[in-house]
Amino acid sequence: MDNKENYSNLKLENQLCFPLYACSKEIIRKYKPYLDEVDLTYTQYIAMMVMWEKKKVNVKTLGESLYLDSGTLTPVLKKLEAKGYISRERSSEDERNLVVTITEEGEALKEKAACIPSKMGKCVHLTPEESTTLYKLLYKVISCVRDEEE
Amino acid sequence: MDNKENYSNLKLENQLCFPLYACSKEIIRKYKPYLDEVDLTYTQYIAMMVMWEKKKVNVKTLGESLYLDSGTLTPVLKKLEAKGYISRERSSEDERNLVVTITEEGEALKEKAACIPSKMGKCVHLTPEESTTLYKLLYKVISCVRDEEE
DNA sequence: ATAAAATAAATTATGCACAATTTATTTGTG
DNA sequence: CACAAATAAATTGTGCATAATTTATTTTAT
Repeated sequence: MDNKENYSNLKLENQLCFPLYACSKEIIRKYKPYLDEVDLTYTQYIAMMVMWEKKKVNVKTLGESLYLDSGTLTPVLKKLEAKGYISRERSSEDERNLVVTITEEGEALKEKAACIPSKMGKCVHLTPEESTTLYKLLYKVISCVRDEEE
Repeated sequence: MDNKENYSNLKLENQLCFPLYACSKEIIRKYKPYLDEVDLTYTQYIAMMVMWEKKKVNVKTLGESLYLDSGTLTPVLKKLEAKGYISRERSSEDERNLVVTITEEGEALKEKAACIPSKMGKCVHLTPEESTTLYKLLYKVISCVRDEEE
């Protein structure tokens, strides 16, 4: 019954990749109204999350935290700089490194953004156990996919 | 200890959105070499999955299946048409609808793509139970996020 | 000491993704 | 019937995301 002519493994509904892709997009779309209030895109928001935590970080480290390369980060960081939330300057010890530092305005934005996670949490009706399970499975998949690289 | 000055809910590691976003991207990146072999991008691939199943579908229905709008689909479908895998023509009953139909070449591509899901499955080391759990949780989140719209 | 290799960002080119607008067609109501 | 409202794609503009290349700097191995 599950013969070669069936191709059931090529059906969208039998994929894990598709709900991952769709879920990620829908969640980000759900964030949009809240992020609009603080004038950030989703990518700018997760970059600011790292800045709120680390205060000062170079582009390479930031990219490793966010799984993004300089091709994506350079324009994002230039926009955050233009908005006054970060400063960008080359490291004096190693001129290859660009050091990103949070500004006072960037720190102030944190207070405006603090309500966003709980607002989003109310949209996603998972029990704490389900959230934990999902979280762990996602990181398991991420580590599977990345570990095989090296 | 979990006071307002802590802001732990704004840490990247405490978000569900971030592993969703990262996992989706990493999985799609992992698909790339396999999709390169059949000369499809990820978006073209999931569009073809619907075509392999439905044979004939209009853009609106395709968009509802993939959670994508015509702004994304129009250029993707034009590329698939240029590659000879689908044809695009207005419906004679209702000229507003554009009907997408799979071609013989599109059907033939299915055989070349049939090996991709199992190759990807070998990259992601989840047990069948874990896969099922992840699948259900993802669709639960998707339905949560979408249900509140209407 | 110096040339080659390695490293870090930036740049370039391609392809989505999405919101907002436009165009074309159809439907519903007075 | 006529015209406003609704519907479906296409178009336009902005912002990632990634691969490949380039530029600048530092390190390593002669």
